[in-house]
Amino acid sequence: MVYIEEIASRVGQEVTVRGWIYNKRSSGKLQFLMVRDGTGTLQVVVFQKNVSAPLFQAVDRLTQESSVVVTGRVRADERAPGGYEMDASDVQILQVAEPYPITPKDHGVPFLMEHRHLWLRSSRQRAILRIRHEIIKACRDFYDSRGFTLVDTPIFTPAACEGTTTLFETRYFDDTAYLTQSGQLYNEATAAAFGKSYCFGPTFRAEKSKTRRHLMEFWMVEPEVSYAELDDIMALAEEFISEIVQKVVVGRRTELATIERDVGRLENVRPPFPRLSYDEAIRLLQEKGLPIQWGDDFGGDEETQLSQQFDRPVMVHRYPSKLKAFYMQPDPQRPEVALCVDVLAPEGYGEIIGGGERIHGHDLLLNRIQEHKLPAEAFRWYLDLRKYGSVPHSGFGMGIERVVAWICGLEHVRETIAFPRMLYRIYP
RNA sequence: UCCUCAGUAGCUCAAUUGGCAGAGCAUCCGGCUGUUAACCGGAGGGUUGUAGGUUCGAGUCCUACCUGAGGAGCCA
Repeated sequence: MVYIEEIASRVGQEVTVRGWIYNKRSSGKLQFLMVRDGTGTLQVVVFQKNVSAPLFQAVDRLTQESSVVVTGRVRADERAPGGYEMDASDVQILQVAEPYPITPKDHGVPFLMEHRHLWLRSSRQRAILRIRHEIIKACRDFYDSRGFTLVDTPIFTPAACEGTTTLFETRYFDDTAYLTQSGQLYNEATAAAFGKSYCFGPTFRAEKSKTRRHLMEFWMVEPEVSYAELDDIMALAEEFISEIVQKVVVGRRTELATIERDVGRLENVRPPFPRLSYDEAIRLLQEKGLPIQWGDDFGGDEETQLSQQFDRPVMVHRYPSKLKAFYMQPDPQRPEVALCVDVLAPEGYGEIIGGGERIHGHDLLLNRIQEHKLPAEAFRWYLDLRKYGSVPHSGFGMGIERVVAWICGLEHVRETIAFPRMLYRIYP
């Protein structure tokens, strides 16, 4: 029993491969089965003279995605896709598949999304999800090797973390609970316990956003570092993104080739990243002729314009406080701006990281909670963190799906996760 | 919530000025001893998203609704 990925080392041997029929071609007394097993694709040649007549008939009736166990001798052959093929001596048929909806021809997005559970079998979707896996592994390795402790935060939460955003509401026995939109507040508690911590899990936003960058359920990795200030966290973000990209470029070259990603553009992604203050960004956009004023937030056009000025991610820091969450530390030099940073991915992929320094003074934080009309009782524990050995601390969150979309060069984040939850689509 | 666009065979799409509902792929049957999204011949497959309206006649024009896609706002 072997996997197709190791077939090159089995030339001359008789082996058995288990998989599914990806495609089939025949020429009279000769049939070519393209067998896929998840690790690769292998051309299996069935000669009429090498198998029994009933078996040859049965093989002739195999449909796309039928499950088979094939046994035969492995041979190198230039005519075979991939350079190797198997001369079948036996084909065991587990199931003849019903007519498969996804044919080797073109399909539209709505149809493919309706069959997402089957679409995952295509080589393109498998390549993307393998890259996603590599990215997630790189995130874990990055923090694990730097002394961070993974401390996951709850999915059921008692109240809004940031008030402004729409939350998914759910019953929690006799109470109301909300699905988390960020682990950050809890991370601040764990960072005070561990010094450096991170969480990695799903987050939920009930916003009626219907664009190529939005999912209702997405995964976020969020590091939090005690005693870190804005510059520290910007350096961390820069190193973090660079390492992820380089690990994919080195470790997933085959998959990047499958999806025809321009790897050259990824190889540029190394420190230092350009740093731009919000003030400088506004000036740059105004020079480009965009009608934006100091105090406005960036929309899609602005983010695209900014990111297209650079060949690597750009870090925009010190936004006006009123554009940012209540917990952002004001800049002591200019209290109207916050010590925060957004990282915009190149090629128009938009914001992939948002973060900054958190307010560590108790009274200022209490004022902000009141100004934002947040339920103070729900934040009692959060204020406690400012009573018992409060220190400056910073962190950020990175949206995995947007990073996957950027690294893979995809049109839409829906292909970056196996089963995307989108506005008006929760099937399959 | 708002704006734009699109719904015709299982899928991808045609159908001229409003005048017979079509093709390729998939499926089924037949042919081919090296196929490369194989090819060749044949067959089955339709409430043209739904409901109204205009007209001698509507896939085509009008109205409403449904579904989907792209975008805005908001966000990672």
